[in-house]
Amino acid sequence: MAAIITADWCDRAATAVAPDLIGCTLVRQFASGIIVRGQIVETEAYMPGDPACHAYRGQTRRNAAMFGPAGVSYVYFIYGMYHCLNVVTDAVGQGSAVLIRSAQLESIPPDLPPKQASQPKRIAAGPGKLCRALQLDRAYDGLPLEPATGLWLEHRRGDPPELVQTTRIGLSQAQELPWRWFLKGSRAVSRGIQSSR
DNA sequence: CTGAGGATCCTG
DNA sequence: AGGATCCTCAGC
Repeated sequence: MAAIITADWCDRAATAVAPDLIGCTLVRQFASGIIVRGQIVETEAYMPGDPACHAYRGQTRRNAAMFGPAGVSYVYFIYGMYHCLNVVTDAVGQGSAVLIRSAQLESIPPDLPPKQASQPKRIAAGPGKLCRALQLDRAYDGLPLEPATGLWLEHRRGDPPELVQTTRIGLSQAQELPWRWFLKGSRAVSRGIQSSR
């Protein structure tokens, strides 16, 4: 069984954590006890001073977790429909996090919406789809990433994977910053194998 | 209290 | 290309 990722490992700049998280495992234990694992294949970094970062205009109720200690979840609600999962990074007071955009699940999670049955590899291909598949909502905002909360991370084993670094997706500001990483050749990346928008 | 916008996703 | 859908925050 792989080693669990600790808070101090996340206590670095988001741009350092984001590529290191590729190939690591996101683990979700549902209330029923069922455990689903997924290999993280796509991440984005959001930094202090970054206009696209939710923390850019200071702390609010919504983004409070980003200013807290590293190794905690930040889950937000977007477009009236989707939730997105982040790992909070860096020191207390630094509003920064890594968005988990896609994971390749090792098993089919329970209670999937009927529509999502098609491609197993793509069940969590995209930040909104990932949270829907793993049943994560704002109740999971601000929780330490550890087994007791039903959501945690495990280190990868073996050699570092081959990464592609490119620009982030879906932004109206700071679109030029190359702070998105994905696993080279992965078919579980959001929007197929696209690079940017 | 009001309104504008958003780190998405699916359909046509 | 456009629509669904609603929370959040800034502004009045």
